[in-house]
Amino acid sequence: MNLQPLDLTKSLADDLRLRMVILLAKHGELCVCDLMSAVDADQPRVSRHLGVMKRVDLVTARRDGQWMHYRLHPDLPQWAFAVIRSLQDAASNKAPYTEDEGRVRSVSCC
Amino acid sequence: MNLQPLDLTKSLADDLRLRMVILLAKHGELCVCDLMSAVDADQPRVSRHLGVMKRVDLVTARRDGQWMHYRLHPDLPQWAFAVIRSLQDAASNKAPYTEDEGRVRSVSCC
DNA sequence: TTTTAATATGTGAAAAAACGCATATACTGT
DNA sequence: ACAGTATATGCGTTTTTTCACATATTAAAA
Repeated sequence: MNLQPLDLTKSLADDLRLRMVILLAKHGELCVCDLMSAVDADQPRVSRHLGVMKRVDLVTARRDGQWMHYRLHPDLPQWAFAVIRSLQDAASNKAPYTEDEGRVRSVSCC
Repeated sequence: MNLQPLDLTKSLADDLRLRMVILLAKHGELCVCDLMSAVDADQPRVSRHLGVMKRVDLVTARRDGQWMHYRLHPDLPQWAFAVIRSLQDAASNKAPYTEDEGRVRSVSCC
């Protein structure tokens, strides 16, 4: 695990990625199709952004048949978890994060 | 104060800005020339990045004669302070943050 | 083995961000 | 008023990031 502070801030500096990270922080593990419907974005866009976060070890992927399940990397340093938790707090009562929340579990695809 | 989560993450997603925020978090208030020498960047570059952070109310500026003193906005929401504190933790033993620290107070210009 | 579903990636275009340099502005001291 | 210092900004260029679309990959199912 070699996530640098700037790797984390850059990963979180995109609307879609920030929203997905907040969803992953809350739900633990989600597949690409869950994320697609939650953030209302097409599949290549979601995969691409997940790839960005995977490359810096912010998230990990687990294959389950034809589905890929993503979660925050379990070995993230404390400070990284702390950053994410604080952002999660901030998002708890704000758009578009609450809207994402409403869409995520209701339409679980797998 | 209307700083959104994405405003903060975007502000922190640049090497120079992240380093300056960490310096401001530690030192409370610094003038442009202090920051210039600490991060070893020319004046227009430093001013420009400070301007980016000022526009989203991440920092405030106070004029003191010909000098401008910047600090983190005192009315930042709790979660924003928490994010910054966590990044400060992460930076405490890493390059280039420790190097910045070594250059900041030793060459105070005002 | 062909088809279908889920996900990843190559590629060129578009958009956004950062840069470098010159110049403007604001203040101080003479 | 003038010169000097600190800081901000206009502007064209370069770099970085994101996007859209097509296609590749991988696994399940028929």
